[in-house]
Amino acid sequence: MLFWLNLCRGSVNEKERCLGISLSADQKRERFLPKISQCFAENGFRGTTTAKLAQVCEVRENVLYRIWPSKKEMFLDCIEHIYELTMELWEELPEPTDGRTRAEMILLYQAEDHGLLRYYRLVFAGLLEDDPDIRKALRKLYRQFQAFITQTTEEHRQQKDVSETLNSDTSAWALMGLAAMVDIQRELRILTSAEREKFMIEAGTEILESGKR
Amino acid sequence: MLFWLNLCRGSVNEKERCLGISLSADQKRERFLPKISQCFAENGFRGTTTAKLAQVCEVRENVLYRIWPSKKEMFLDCIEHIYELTMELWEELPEPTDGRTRAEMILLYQAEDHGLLRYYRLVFAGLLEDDPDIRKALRKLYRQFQAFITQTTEEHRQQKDVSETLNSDTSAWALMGLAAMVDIQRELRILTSAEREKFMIEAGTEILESGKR
DNA sequence: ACAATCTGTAAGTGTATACTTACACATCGC
DNA sequence: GCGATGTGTAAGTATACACTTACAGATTGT
Repeated sequence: MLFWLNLCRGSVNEKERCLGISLSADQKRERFLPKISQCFAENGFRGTTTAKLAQVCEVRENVLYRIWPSKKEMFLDCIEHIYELTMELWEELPEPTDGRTRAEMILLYQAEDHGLLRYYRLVFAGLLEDDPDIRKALRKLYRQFQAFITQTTEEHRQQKDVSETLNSDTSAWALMGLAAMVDIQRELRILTSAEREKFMIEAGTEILESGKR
Repeated sequence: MLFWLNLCRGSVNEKERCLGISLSADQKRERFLPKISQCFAENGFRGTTTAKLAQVCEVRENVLYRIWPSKKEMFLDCIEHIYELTMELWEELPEPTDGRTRAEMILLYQAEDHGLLRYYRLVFAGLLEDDPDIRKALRKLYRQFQAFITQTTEEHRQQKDVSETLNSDTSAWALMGLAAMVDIQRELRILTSAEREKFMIEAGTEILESGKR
């Protein structure tokens, strides 16, 4: 690895170049993906231009095209990325206290306002593209989330000793529906943050503990 | 009103023209809106081209532009249109039988597969456009639906004599969340039609009758 | 040493598309 | 009758954008 001098004509990557750091394709992918995901989430699929993507990644477009063959492939990778990111964040949530369960912590977290949330837009954008590959990726995403939430629901019920009327599978889908509704409410600024949180915890608890009668 | 002869060079509107029928702007609006709404629902906002819209309306693009100043205005009108259409259809549902309530009829209807359903895509498409006018129209749409469902829920509860833990306002939002989830499931073909129906009726009943303990 | 390769910049290209203009003919008000 | 208006067709225009190509300098393997 050598240091070298070049003109560094205002290149945003000059630091890297001048330090002689050269990243592998995989490393770049990993570095670009969060930025690209964010961009897709902000602007949707069609609304995101490759020029914009290059800009947020601080490279030229063709650099991105050396990593992914098309904008669609970038998008597909982003769908996987938000799954991993979401799971990481859910796992990093503080340990449940006050007799709360993990399921309740997640519910509350999803009702809050934080940066992760606009990622739902990526999903909606994907739904609007009638593309089989995108469909497939989204199907996988939903199935994964649903499986995780089903499990979390079961844990909640064991912990709270709830006799169920809705099986946890059905409940998981219902909870995901609530989450989607909260996303829409937040996006449209229909309810206040506090109202959304109240909605989520009330309706969510009802679903989680359905059958506790 | 006269009959006249012209070349009628393959014009799709020749019938009308040759019959001397000339529609007012409002009449055309009314006639075009369902077709335009359908088109937006199929292809999203960005995915719908004005050329395509003109084609499904069987006119040229500039005819549409004489009615609406822009594609966005067409879209805004479509949002209102789907509200009216949905309400009409809900009102036309058969009278509830077997001790069923109107609320349950609507729930079941929403879980089925019918032409109206892809209209949810119009909403998702709107959410992805960061446009204040579109936001406003969607906010109004959701508020109207929510008000109607709140009322229907109250009727259900009176009829069934349910003591509530979730107030009907909260329940209405939750039910809309379920409906959104069913739309996504249908779109991604995650569950079968029967499974979706089962989900909707089970989770929906749980919400409707929350508190019946 | 040097050909092949990699990484970056810069400048395209071809196409799609929202919206416009030109124009021919029919109708309407007077 | 005739100018103003309305309704249709057809052919633009200007722009945005996904993706490509050209090329310069550095690195690498042998």
